[in-house]
Amino acid sequence: MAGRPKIKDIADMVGVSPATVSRALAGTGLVAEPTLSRIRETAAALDYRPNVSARNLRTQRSMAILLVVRDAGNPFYLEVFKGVEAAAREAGYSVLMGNTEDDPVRETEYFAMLGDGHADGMILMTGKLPAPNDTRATGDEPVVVALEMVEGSGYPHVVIDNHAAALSAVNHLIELGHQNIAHITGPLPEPMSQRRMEGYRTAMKLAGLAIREGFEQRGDYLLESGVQCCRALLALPVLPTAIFCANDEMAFGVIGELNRQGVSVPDDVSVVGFDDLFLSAAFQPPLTTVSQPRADIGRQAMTILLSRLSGAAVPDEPVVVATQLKVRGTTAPPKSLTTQHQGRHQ
Amino acid sequence: MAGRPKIKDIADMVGVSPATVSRALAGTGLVAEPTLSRIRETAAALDYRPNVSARNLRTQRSMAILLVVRDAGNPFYLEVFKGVEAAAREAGYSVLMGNTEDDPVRETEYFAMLGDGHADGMILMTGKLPAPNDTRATGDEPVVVALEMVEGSGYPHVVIDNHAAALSAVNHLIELGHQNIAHITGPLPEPMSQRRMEGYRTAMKLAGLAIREGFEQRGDYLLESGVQCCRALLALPVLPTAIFCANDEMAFGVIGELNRQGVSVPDDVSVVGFDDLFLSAAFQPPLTTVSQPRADIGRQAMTILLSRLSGAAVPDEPVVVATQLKVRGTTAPPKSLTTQHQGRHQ
DNA sequence: TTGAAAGCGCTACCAT
DNA sequence: ATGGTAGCGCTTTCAA
Repeated sequence: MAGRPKIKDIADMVGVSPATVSRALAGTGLVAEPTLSRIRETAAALDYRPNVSARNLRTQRSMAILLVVRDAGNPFYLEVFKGVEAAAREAGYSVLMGNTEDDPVRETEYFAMLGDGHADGMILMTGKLPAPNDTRATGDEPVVVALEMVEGSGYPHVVIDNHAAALSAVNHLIELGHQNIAHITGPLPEPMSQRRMEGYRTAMKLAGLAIREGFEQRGDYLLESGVQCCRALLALPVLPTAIFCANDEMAFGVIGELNRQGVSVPDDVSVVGFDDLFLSAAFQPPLTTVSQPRADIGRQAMTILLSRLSGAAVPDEPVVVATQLKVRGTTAPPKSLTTQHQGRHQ
Repeated sequence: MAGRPKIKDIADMVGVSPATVSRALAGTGLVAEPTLSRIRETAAALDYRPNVSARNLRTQRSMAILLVVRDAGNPFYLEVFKGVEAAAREAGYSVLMGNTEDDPVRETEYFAMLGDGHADGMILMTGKLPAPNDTRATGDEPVVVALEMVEGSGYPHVVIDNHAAALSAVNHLIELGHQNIAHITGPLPEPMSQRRMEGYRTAMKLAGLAIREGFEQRGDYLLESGVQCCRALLALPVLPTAIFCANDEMAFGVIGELNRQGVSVPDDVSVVGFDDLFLSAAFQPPLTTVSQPRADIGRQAMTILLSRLSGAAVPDEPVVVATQLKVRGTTAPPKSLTTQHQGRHQ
C-alpha cells in the first residue's frame, strides 16, 4: 500500500467492494450500519481523500468555478473574490481566478476553460464576451456577469444601479450648494462609464444646472488620468467648485493634483469618488464616495451560479444590489456660495 | 458527434488511431507530415480541447498550483498573485487561490489539496504550516514559502530582509536628524514583526540613540491599531518626532490620528511605513515607505516551484529579494533640530 | 444491502 | 511512423 490510499485499499481492508466504499463515503444512505462505520473508520485511519481527477472525469464536473477579472491587480476585485470564495467553499467549489488584462486571447481562453473540464461555471467581471467568432457562446453557458453589463447576452447579471448612484453622489454636491460641478468620466463608451456620466447629467439637469464647457473630462479610471483631467479643469475660465469622479482612484489623482496646485480639499473644491476602495476611508481627508457592497456582489453572483449549476431557475432580470453614498471629508459647501453666480452659458 | 469532440472523433475523421492524434497534438515530433497537418486542421476545425480531467487522471498531475494567503481581502497579496499568475500561465499552470483567514482547519484542508489531485504544488504565504499531527508534512512536498518564514521546514523560501529594510527606514529618519523615533510593531512574536522591530532597534543602537519608554508600541498591522498606538504615543511625556510603522496600513491610521489631533505630517512628525501598498504613493502627503517588489516575489516563488515540480534543484538557502526605501512626502527633518536635545534617559 | 463491471477521455507502453 | 490497448481512480448502472 505505497502511495496515497485509494478506494480499493479501503475495500480490501474492510472486505467489501469498491462500490460499497464509494457509496458509504458519499453518504448515500445505501450502506448498512455495521459496514458503514467500519468503512468510515478505515478511511479516516488511512487519511483517505478521493482523487479529484478521477472523480471529475467520472462525474464530468470539476467542482471549480472561474472568476474572470480585467485586472487582478486592482484591489477592487479582492472583496468580490472574498464573497465568491466564501459562497463557493460552502458549496464545495474552489475558485480559479483569471486575469484577462483586456487581452482578447485570454478572454477566449478562459471561456474555453468552461468546456474543457477546468471549471463548471464562470463569473465574468470583464464586461465583455470573447469575440463571437472565436466561441460558440450561446448564452446558455453557466455564466453569471457581475458588475458589468453584457447586453443581450442572456446571462444572469448582478449589478449596481450606476445611474442612480452617480445621481445621488451629484445630488449630494448640489445639496451642499454647488453649482459648478465637473465630472471625470471613465473610459467611454463603456456602459459603466456611460451610466455614471448619465447619472451626473441627469442630476445636473434636474437641478436646472448647466454643464459648462470642459466640465466633462474623459478619464480612464487610472490615477494618472485623474491628475491630467484635474489639470485641464484648473485651466478652465470658470473653475468648478466640486468634482465628481467616476472612481476613487481618479479621485485620489485629482486630490493630489489639487494639493500640489495649492487648492484645498474640501475648502476650495469638493471631490466625490466612486467605489469606496480599501483605505479610501483612511485617506486624508477621508474620501466621500459611493460604496459598493463588493463581497455581497460576489456572494450573490456565486449563489446564482450555483443555482444555475444545479439546474435551478436563475433570475432573468438583472439583480440590482444597493449602493450607499458615504459622506466623509472631501465634500463641503462651496467657499462663497454667492460669488459663483456668474450666469450660465452652454 | 454530439457534445464536445474527443480524441476519438478526430481519429475517426482523419482515419488514424487515437494514439496518433494524442501524439500529434502533444507535439512530440513523432508524427509524420501528411498526417500531422491533417490532424491539426481537423482538431482546429472541431475546436477540440483536451479534457483536463481525463488528462489529469492519466498523467497524475493537475497543472494547477495553490496560492494560500492569510487574508484574500488584503490588497497586498494581489500584486503577488499577479506575479504568480503570470509565471504560472507561461508554464501552462492555473492558479487556485486559498484563503485561510488564519483558520487551522482551512490550513489543513488546503494542504490536503496537494495530495488529492487539486494542485501539484503550493505557494504558502501564511507563515505557518498546519499542525503537524494533522498532516504528514515531511518537508519535501512541493511547497514554496513566500514572504513569511517557516523555520526549519525544509521548504524553499522567497523572502525580503525585514531587518535590513527596517534598519534603512529608521536610518533615513536618523539622517534627517530625528532622535526621538518611535516604532509601531506588527503582532508579536511573529517573526516578520520581530525582524522589523529588531531592525529598528539596531538602527537606534548603531546611531547611539536611546529608545525611550513607550516608544515601542505593539500593533497588529491593522489600521485601527495604528490609531490606538498613535494615541498612546501622543500621551507620552516626550513626544516622538518620527514614527516608523511596521506596515503602511498602520501608518495611515497614525497619520489620520495625527491630523485629527492637529499634528502636521511631516512638519511636526515624520511617518514611515512598510509595504508600499497600491495608492500609498497617492496618499496625501505621499507616504514614505519600504517598497517590496511584490509581483517579483510572486514570480520568483512560482519559478522555484516550477523547478521543484520538474524535479530540478531548488535553492536551499532563502532567496532574498531586494526592498527599496521610497522617500516621499511624510518624512522631513524634525521641526527644531536643537530643542529636542533634552538628553536621554533609559 | 451489496457486488461486478463498464467506462469517463486521455496518455503511454509495447508492438509492428 | 503508427496502432492496439491497458489503465489512471472513481461512480454508477444493472444484477443478485
